[in-house]
Amino acid sequence: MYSYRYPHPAVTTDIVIFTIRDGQLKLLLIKRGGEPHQGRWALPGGFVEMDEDLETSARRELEEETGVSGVYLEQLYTFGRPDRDPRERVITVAYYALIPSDQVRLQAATDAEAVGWFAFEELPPLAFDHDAIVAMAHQRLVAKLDYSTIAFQFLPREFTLSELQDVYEIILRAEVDKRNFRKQVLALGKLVETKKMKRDGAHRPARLYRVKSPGKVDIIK
Amino acid sequence: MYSYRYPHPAVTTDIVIFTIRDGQLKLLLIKRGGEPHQGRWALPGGFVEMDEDLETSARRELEEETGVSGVYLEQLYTFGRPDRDPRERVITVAYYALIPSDQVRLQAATDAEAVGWFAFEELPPLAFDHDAIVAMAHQRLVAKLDYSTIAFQFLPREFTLSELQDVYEIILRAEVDKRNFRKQVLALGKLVETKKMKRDGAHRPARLYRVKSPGKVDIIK
DNA sequence: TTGACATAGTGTCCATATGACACTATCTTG
DNA sequence: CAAGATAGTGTCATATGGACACTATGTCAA
Repeated sequence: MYSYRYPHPAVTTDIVIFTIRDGQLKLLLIKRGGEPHQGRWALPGGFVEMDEDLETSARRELEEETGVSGVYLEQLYTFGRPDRDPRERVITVAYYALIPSDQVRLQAATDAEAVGWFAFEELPPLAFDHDAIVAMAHQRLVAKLDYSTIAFQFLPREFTLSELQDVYEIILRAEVDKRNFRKQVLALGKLVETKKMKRDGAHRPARLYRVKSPGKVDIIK
Repeated sequence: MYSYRYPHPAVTTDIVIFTIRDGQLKLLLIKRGGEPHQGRWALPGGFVEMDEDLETSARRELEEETGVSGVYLEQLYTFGRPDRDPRERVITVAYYALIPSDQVRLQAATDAEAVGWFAFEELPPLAFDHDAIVAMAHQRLVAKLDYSTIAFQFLPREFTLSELQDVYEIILRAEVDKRNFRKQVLALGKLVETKKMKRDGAHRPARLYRVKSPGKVDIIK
């Protein structure tokens, strides 16, 4: 038992884990095993341990569910409405993570709970206030596409310009002009040509590019 | 006494309260009465009560220290390094607030602690990790000047374009071209002319403007 | 009264960025 | 070797941003 002179809230981290697969923006959900909201889908997350940093806690949850580490992770917002969890006061520091499409492998689910990727456009009802968290994460993602190089974080080490364009079109839910897109993205000076080509079908192969400083997300414009 | 099966951190809100006075960006600090960091200056803040929302907590602290309410307040970031407070684990949800220059009146200090406005450029050493919080708040403020109408929040209900330009120059620490500035700010369509003029010295009076929807901060561009 | 002073207010031009738009190139497969 | 599929490429018109200097209108003091 841990006792305090004043009441203390519980603090958790929850993570919105995005990836792009099958031409869709997807995010990872976990089916809740216990009450409240038993059987509902929820964001992965858990209690912050007393000796770990908030980001460390988020990365731990991320790795437990997906097995990936070293991916892009950013603090999103802290949600703390007093009634957001019926059991006790729980304040959650929400993060969002972006996983390259080639690293998507689900871990054996932690507590034998169901876990799965859901298309952002077709989410099931979510537990707690997780729909608000997801909405804010998506909004942030859309905004950052415009003024940062965050889109690169969805792609493997080498990728084609068409694949990069797909990332934009999927997240923005809008078509992008191919010529203008290439002009602008190359003008950033953040990409380097490789000598390799990607061939995957009955058509002209595409040149593969690499990010000059992978992992780094720059503010542009 | 309040007891829990697992250890719980304390949760506070801290606020970076900005205003502009005497041609300088200033922020409000409070001299700490007790340990740790006794006698050091710190951001106003305090524990989140169990039945209040995070933003409510921040507004409460804000009002206790300055007497103002209804001003611009935005969640900034949550700081939670395990060692940021030597007493116990304290996670703080930081906010920042902008106070119109004509509403700057200090409240009788809560606990008879010293309280004062400091120029951002000449801050004393701060307690805890408050220097990191202040740095992030300033960074956010500078960024938002560029893509939002946040600057209006520093001004009284009616103001001149020169006063608005001053806000930009002070925060950006850079000169702004008067003609381009007026062209752009009027093109936003967020301001309306009043019929009043401000006269305050031996020179041509300046037209007073009002914000069309005060309180609202729009994303521009 | 008038001239000195201080701040308000105003327009043009050039360079750059943005956005619309259509055809050729290169590969695989039947 | 023709059909099909995706890769790759340039121009022009318009909008935007930034540099730049002078006139307007008030107060106050001589």
